[in-house]
Amino acid sequence: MAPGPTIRDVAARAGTSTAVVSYVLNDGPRPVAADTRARVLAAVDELGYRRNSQARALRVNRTETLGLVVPDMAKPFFAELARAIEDAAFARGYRLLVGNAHFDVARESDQLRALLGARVDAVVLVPSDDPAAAVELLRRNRLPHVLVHRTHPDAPGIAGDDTDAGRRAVEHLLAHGCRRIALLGDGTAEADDPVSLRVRGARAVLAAHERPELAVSCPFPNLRDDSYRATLALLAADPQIDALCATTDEHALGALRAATEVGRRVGDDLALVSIDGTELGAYLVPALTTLTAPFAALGEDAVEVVLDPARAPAIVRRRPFGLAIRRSCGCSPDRPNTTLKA
Amino acid sequence: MAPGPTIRDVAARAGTSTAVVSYVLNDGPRPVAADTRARVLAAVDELGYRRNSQARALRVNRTETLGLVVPDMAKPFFAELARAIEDAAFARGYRLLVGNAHFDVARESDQLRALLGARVDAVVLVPSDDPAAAVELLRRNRLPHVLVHRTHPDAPGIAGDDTDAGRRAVEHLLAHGCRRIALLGDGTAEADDPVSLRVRGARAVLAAHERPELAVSCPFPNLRDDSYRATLALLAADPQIDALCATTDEHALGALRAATEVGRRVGDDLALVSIDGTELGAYLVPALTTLTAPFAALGEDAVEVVLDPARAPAIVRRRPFGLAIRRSCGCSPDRPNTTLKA
DNA sequence: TTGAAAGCGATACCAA
DNA sequence: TTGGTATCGCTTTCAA
Repeated sequence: MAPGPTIRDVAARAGTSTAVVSYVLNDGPRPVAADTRARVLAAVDELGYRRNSQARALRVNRTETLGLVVPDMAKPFFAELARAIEDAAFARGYRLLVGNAHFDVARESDQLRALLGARVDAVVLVPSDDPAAAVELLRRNRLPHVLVHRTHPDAPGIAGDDTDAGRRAVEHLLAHGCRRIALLGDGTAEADDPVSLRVRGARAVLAAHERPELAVSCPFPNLRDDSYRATLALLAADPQIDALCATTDEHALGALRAATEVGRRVGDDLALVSIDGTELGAYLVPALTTLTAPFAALGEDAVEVVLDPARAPAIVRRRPFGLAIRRSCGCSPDRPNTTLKA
Repeated sequence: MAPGPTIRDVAARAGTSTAVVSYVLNDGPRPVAADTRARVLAAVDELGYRRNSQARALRVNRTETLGLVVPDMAKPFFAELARAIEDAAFARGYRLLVGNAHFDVARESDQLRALLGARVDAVVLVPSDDPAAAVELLRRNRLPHVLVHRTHPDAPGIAGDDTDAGRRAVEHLLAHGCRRIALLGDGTAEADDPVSLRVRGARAVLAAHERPELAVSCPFPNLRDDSYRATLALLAADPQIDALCATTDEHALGALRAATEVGRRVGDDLALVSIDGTELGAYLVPALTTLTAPFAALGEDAVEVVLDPARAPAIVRRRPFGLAIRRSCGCSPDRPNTTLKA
């Protein structure tokens, strides 16, 4: 790093003091005469001055930097979420320090400690698993934070309305006239992770319609493989199944592959609806009908909440999902939302 | 942010001076007696002291932070590259400030300026387009940097051996006995962007074998859509085509969709080989045969080079791609690498 | 082996 | 409206 000009150099060149330069640079806290301000600005320009953010951070005790920890930024869902968060942070002039937890809570804590060391102003955490330890760490260190996607009762959280998404996924399948719907996802009755919520929503609708349900367990993190194998087994055991509800796009990927391999034509003699809404879905064959997470809104909410701890007592917003109707459910341009072929 | 204990508090508690505490914390530059060191460490522990990295950065003029700018961190290829870079940075104790350029060079410059303001120690740039302006900006500001994936003569660069990848993709197709191979990708003869290099490699092999080639232009950034439409047109215009060489996995996605829609069975009566090697490929139907970029090595090289500007005069390493043989090329467990059905 | 103190660059109080 | 200066927390020189 070149040393670069300092505020003193600017002051000297503008024939004034560092205090005044600071006033100009920060629009306060004292007023500055128009011509003085002009000279300062000119000096800044001529010198190519850029203020030292470390020095400023030391002084004002704010870094204008946010930390983000995600389970795996290479997985489409988290990648799209991370992009939305970066967009929101950038729009507000904040920088983003990103760390990968590799779906490992120990690594997640390491990343949080690194952020603590970096003295970020706040942390956006997309938990890899149970966030209890992470929340405890953040609270103990009084570091403002918000959880995204997977939440926790002791921390402000932002998430999509997963239960509703699960509900709507099954409803869409029922509207197609599907009679035997298998659920792909590992949900427990008490847990409040996104997949469990989606499973609960889906089950509620199935129960209300007195439809048989075949829930299949697909534990993280090898979703695609697990879902692939589970679907294979499922279809072999019960040929009557005419619809699949995947609780994530990753599950859908595995299901699509399995179904195709055993000769089922997805979107034709087997309906598939997924939840997540990653960009990917639009380009699969057949294109995935999926409940789309409100990525942009989640990113904006997360950044907004975390930057204003005052208004983040324990909010958990539940933004609604969108619905991208494509081919995998049996809908088609000419035959929208009708019963599948037998 | 809680103010937290400072080095003075630690010194006071350990009954010594801040200088000694610093010596202990940094293992130097002066030696410290064993018992003094123990007292300091104990104090650090009891107080839960964490050093202020801004103050340190101000003093030593290093932030232990790297900047990373990518075209779009939600696109699988860049997401996997970013993950590899984060892994490498984390392993060396560096933090990573990540910025998205949205495939826009103006935004890319904004991001670089933000990193300049953050006074990162160095920048890893995955250029969105021609990196000339970015390189100029980085050089002018004397900020150590390395370009990844897409390189530039005036800057150190790290990339996979794209030309070789293009070559091998076509060679694999030829080994399958394919006779009419269409190339999906927008390459110009002079450009040195990855896609152009891949196209050149592919063309060289085709030329050497005196095979007709049908190169198709698919400009960024709507690769999937462009590739989809191009493939549709291509297949309609020339039914003889028995193989597709996609220059990126994104191109492959569009091609797969188009081919399937017009009734071609990829991996069966139409071979497809791609280049990139994103995780995605393994889960498509059929699974994608693809030249795999050496993500981990690229990430490590990039971080290594950028942290040691001394040994980065103008290196452009060209790491070899791997080859993931799956189904889309016509290979199969029982029928590896044989001629496709007619 | 230890410690007093200078200083990194910016902010903002207090006095002018 | 302006400017001198103490201060943020840490590193490191210099003297002891």
